[in-house]
Amino acid sequence: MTQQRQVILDELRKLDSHPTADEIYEIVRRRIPRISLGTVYRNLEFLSRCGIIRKLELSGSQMRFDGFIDRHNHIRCIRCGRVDDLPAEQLLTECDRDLLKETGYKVIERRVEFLGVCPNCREDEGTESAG
Amino acid sequence: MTQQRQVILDELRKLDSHPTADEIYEIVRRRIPRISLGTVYRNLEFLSRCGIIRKLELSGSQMRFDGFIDRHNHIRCIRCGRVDDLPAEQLLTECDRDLLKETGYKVIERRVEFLGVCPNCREDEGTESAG
DNA sequence: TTAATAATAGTAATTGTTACTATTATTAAT
DNA sequence: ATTAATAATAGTAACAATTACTATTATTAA
Repeated sequence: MTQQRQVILDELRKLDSHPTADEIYEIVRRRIPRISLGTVYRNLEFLSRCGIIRKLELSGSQMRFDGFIDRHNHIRCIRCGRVDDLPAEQLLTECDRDLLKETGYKVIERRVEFLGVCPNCREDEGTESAG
Repeated sequence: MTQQRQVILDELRKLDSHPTADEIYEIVRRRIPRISLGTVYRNLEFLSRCGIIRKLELSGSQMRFDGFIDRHNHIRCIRCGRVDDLPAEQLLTECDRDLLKETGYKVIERRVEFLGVCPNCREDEGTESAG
């Protein structure tokens, strides 16, 4: 745990927003002015690989990071791009009006993406090794 | 409808995959060798704004395009990045085994993102105009 | 057929991210 | 403390996907 890594983690954990790498960079720079953007990226990657933070690979062109690793869903503003938390149990069955009351968000769309291993790749896995 | 636009649409509709812009570019180039990548991007944007095709802004660094605009969900292979369709009704309540049977995909994760307008932006909307 | 408009090809610029490299910090053994 | 080995850093350059720019070409309307 270098000073840089610790400060990045500290600052991320202070936020309940879900900052992008450059937002974290700007915040951390107030404490470590000479830190480089590459260091921020490298440590965010490192911390998320360790399971200490979460990397949010949602839609949108930028990655976002979450200091809290408990499982919950997210809601993104289609105007400003801001991402907020939803309680974990807030799923597709809840109606928009409830969400509006609880989060202040007017829900426009719900996006679901499943991730898995496709038939081809599963075959490859079988061939290569027991991986 | 220019020739370029028509060919892009034709080729996209031939596919049940969800190609990226550069994949479409490579395919269309076989029919219009001098087409430029910018034209492909511009027309994909145009066609999706018209509601003729769908732009899939899922996770991952590249946009993908879908020639079929009926609402359905998608499943992405975490190894090769390929994106396939899921029947519209294939939702979070279905169990992994069913999905495996129907799609051949081994499901690893389900990602849900809500999109909406955040409280701040809703205030702004009120102030600006009736937009 | 000529002017006005729109779309194109090709290139350059932008943006988010990753890779590279010389330097600096950290650690472990003496 | 001193040294050698390792790891992380700052700063810069490279990269990839996308968008913007511009001169040229196609299309349309009169």
